[in-house]
Amino acid sequence: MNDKKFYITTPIYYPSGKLHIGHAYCTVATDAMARYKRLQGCEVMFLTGTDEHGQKIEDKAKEARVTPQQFVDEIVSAPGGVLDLWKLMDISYDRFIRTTDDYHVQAIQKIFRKMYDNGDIYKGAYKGKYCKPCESFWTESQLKDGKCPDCGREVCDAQEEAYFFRASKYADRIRSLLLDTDFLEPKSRVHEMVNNFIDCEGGLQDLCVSRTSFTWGVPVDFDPGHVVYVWLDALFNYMTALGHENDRYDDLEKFWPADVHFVGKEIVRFHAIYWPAFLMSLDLPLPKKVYGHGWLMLDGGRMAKSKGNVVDPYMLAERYGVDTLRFFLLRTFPFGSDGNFSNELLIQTINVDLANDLGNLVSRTTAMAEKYFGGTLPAARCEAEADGELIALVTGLRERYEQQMEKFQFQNALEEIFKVIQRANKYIDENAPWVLAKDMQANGPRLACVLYDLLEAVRVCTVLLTPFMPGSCEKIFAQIGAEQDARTWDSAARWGALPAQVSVSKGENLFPRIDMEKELAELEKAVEQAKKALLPDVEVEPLCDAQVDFDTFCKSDLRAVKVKDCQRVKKSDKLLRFTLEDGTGTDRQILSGIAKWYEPEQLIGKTLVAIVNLPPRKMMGLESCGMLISAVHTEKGEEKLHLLIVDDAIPAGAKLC
RNA sequence: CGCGGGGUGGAGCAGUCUGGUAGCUCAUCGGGCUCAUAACCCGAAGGUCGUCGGUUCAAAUCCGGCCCCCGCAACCA
Repeated sequence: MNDKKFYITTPIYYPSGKLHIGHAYCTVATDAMARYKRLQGCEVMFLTGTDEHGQKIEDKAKEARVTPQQFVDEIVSAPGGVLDLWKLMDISYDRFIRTTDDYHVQAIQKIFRKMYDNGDIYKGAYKGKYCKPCESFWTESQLKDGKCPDCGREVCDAQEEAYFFRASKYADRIRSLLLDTDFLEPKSRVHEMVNNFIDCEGGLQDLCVSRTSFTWGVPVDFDPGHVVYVWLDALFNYMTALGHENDRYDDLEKFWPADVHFVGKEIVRFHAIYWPAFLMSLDLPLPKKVYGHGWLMLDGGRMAKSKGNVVDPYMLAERYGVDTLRFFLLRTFPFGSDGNFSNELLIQTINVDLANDLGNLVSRTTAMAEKYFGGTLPAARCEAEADGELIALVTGLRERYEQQMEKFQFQNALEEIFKVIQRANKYIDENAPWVLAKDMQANGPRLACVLYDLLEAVRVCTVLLTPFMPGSCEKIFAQIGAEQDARTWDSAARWGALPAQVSVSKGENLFPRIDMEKELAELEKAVEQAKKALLPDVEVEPLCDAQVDFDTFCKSDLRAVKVKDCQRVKKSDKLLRFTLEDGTGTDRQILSGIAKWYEPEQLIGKTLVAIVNLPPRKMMGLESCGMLISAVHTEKGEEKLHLLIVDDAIPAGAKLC
């Protein structure tokens, strides 16, 4: 019925750390759109991926003592990584691009060279404020009190050789693209772009498109030492993933130009100004639309790792179900503007829309069909005039929904569906099936009609909900006896797609209600745990500034000791009592507060290190003569301890110096 | 005067482009129902739409001043 093509993309995310709910939001929206288009019969290409180059990744990798490639591989492919998250969230992408993929890297080199050859990329000097210790360039406006914002030290004027893209050449065409077409939406973003970057003082500036300060990027093949600026590298993913300047894929003809790029508002600038400019430079067709969606805010402010307030989509999806989370994100927030995320809102949406309205409607309808007709409706039905209102509302739903979906107004599209669901719940009250059921002889056909109408209403709503909640809709279809032909886009505008003698089965509770108070408390706990997971892996006490003179140090008599016996101290959960051989021939007793980390048995026979000339001290009524030496550190905020266990070849009493 | 977004019943939002009875969800109160996931249905209370002024027969909506909140601010993904 529809042989149209539809190409939609998410941004490629920057894997410098775990993805948060904001990334999931954008990806779920894109997925819903892709599924919607497939439902309509379009041939869809849905692309997502990761943007893996750049200084930040290089730094992070260094910090983690791995190569940049290992670092991004871990974040992308490891359990709980990007691929895993999209799998969990039921994201139906057709292709996943990583900017470190060979074909992409080579394509970028070709693209860079072409732009250099046609004169749009030229060599110049990048001037800025340079902080020597940090080895970083800053702009005037980034400085804090005229000093380096990172370390607070003095900066100096400096310049380095760099390649620039002649963005200025395209300023007029871009302005017209933004102001005179609906290339960029929502419209509110247009003025921001034009005023800030094109009609600002000095006009649209040329963009520096290479770096020499780090190496983790696509090398400029004709000028060693330079790597391609990440945005030039990243933006072209939308085309290289289709086979532009490479042989890996061959769908460029078919799918380019893209129908829409969904992007967060923070990167609208790159997509609405530089991306079309790059394409103009190469005389390539522009994407049809860039849509800048809003952010999910937390407590009225932006989510940020530095604020420690990022919300973990993995945790939420596992806790509440993937479809529930997907639904919540698109139902609650207008796609074009910012929204305030809160756990309370999440639970409320689940309870009201999914449990009370939709879940309960399916539940009561199927329950009655089973109760009154044993699960299969009779063909004989008696319609009533009053049914017309419900039927009209249902059959007109697809069009109202489509209007909103075409504008990416997911919130409104879902609103339309839920108006119908609420009307269906009301329809039950109006017709009181339980009253009809009291005289099946007289009212059987009428009752059958009421239930059939309800099933039809549910069916149409479910078809249109499929892009949002694929898994749950599958289950609803099964419960209401909808076969394939009753699940199509076509059938969503047609009344009566269910067979006359439809069989239903009341199944599991699709969307259980959540106890708000209890849940909020538990969530808080879970968030605490998640915060803990963000704590540094390993922490050690800072080195001691105060010096100790040699003579004082030498007074500490450290000796190798052998464990003859080791037992728990009764009534103490911390202490272990050691009987040690220290070379004197007399047993030495030391008490040590390490029961949390060691079982006594496992230590017997080991060779340890102890300081033996500490004054004896009583603990729990037992005398301790010395102290065993351990190494301590914290992991994820948790204290860890390791006894210094040394080579058994060392005899008892050997002095450490 | 850097740029942009926002300020609407207790909470969260829609409506503003294309002036004309202020709408939705939740919470509150009252009622109905018992098929259903203590869910569903009906009704009520609650807003001078940030503020001051202007245009108009008529302003949440158009124009101007002011106050408050948030985001962005060019080589940072």
